[in-house]
Amino acid sequence: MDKLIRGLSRENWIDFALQKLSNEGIDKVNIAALARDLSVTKGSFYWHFKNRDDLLQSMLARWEKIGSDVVFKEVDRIGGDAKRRLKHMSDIIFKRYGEQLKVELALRDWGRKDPKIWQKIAREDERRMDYMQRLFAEIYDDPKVAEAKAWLLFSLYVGELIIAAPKKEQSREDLLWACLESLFEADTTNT
Amino acid sequence: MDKLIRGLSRENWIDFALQKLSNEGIDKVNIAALARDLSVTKGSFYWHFKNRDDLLQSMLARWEKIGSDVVFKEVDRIGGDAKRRLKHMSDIIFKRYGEQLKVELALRDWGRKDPKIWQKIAREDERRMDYMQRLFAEIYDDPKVAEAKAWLLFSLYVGELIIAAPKKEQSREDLLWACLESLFEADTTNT
DNA sequence: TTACATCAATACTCTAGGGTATGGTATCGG
DNA sequence: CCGATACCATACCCTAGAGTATTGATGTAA
Repeated sequence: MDKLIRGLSRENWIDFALQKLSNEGIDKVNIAALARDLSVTKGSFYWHFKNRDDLLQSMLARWEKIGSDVVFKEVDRIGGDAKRRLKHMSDIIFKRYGEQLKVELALRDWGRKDPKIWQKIAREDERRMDYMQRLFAEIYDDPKVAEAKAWLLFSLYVGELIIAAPKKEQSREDLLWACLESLFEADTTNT
Repeated sequence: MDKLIRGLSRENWIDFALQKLSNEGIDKVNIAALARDLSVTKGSFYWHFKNRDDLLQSMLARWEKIGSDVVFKEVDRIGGDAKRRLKHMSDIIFKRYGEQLKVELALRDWGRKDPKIWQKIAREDERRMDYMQRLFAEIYDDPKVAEAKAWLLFSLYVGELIIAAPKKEQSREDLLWACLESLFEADTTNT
């Protein structure tokens, strides 16, 4: 009744492909290379997947399934007030800079050419925005301000990967810290 | 003594390639497609360029040459205090969302696999950061705070392209506005 | 042990796209 | 008018990588 363990499973392929995506980028996620690194041939791949797009879709689905809940759970577990939790969350995000975040970029790059994909990513992003906005709402009464703060924080996460400029006045960690502080020290007025 | 005008020039190719990059993405920047759309054959391309990488390098050089000065000049031309100029700058940046910004992403995607390229982009980003930081320095005495603000603003520009989440509380323009306001209403203390 | 299902190897095809080699034609200085 | 140069067409080659077809081995169920 149990799933067989001999050979590779579809899930094995997806996991490995995601891992490769985060390490070497999307162009290294090709059937031949994956098969070689898994010590099998393409014949195996096409047993488990219809085609390459099938794999990519599955990777996206896996990404959706895992989602950001692990981060949220971890943040909630530690607890504390909103400010503390947001800082803790940022800490988690930036710690895993380079592994998970490359997947994010690749997915978005993919989504930019495919509205269907973009839509799925949007749903996930919305969950993230909701979570952050909810936390900021504990600090700022105006939901519009809370949304703006959440958006800024989200942008900050993204900027780390995109902006190439070196930091001058302070180190990367210090700069992040200063940016975070900057998000907390505004008042609640708007316009 | 003048340059000939018959046929295409190297610059024509670069311009067209950049234009295509912003419209259809990097994978549409291939020799065959470019030649077809320019109503010539690959023979023409390989007259002007050594290879595809030569073209890409030239596009990057062109990007560097044009730089952000046009934006800075325009912002300085309007003038006003730092806050007003930063807002005006943001207005310019977001207005051209979708045309120029796709080039930015493609370049950075390229740079992520090539440190040499990343370095060039970093220099340009540094100029941008300097400009913004200088403006923020007119508002915040602490240079670390000014740097953080500049970084946040830069991230905000980037986030627009990367984040897929739909805006809920307010429209895109309103959200941007709120984010900007949020950057101006903090105090000057840090830590 | 028969029969089916699972997983993978082998050996192909096909296409897109980069790149080369060479020859042709228009234009310009002398 | 004549060579030289600039520009481009034509006709190729080559490789990477997606995809298919067939066969084989091994496990599981009856």
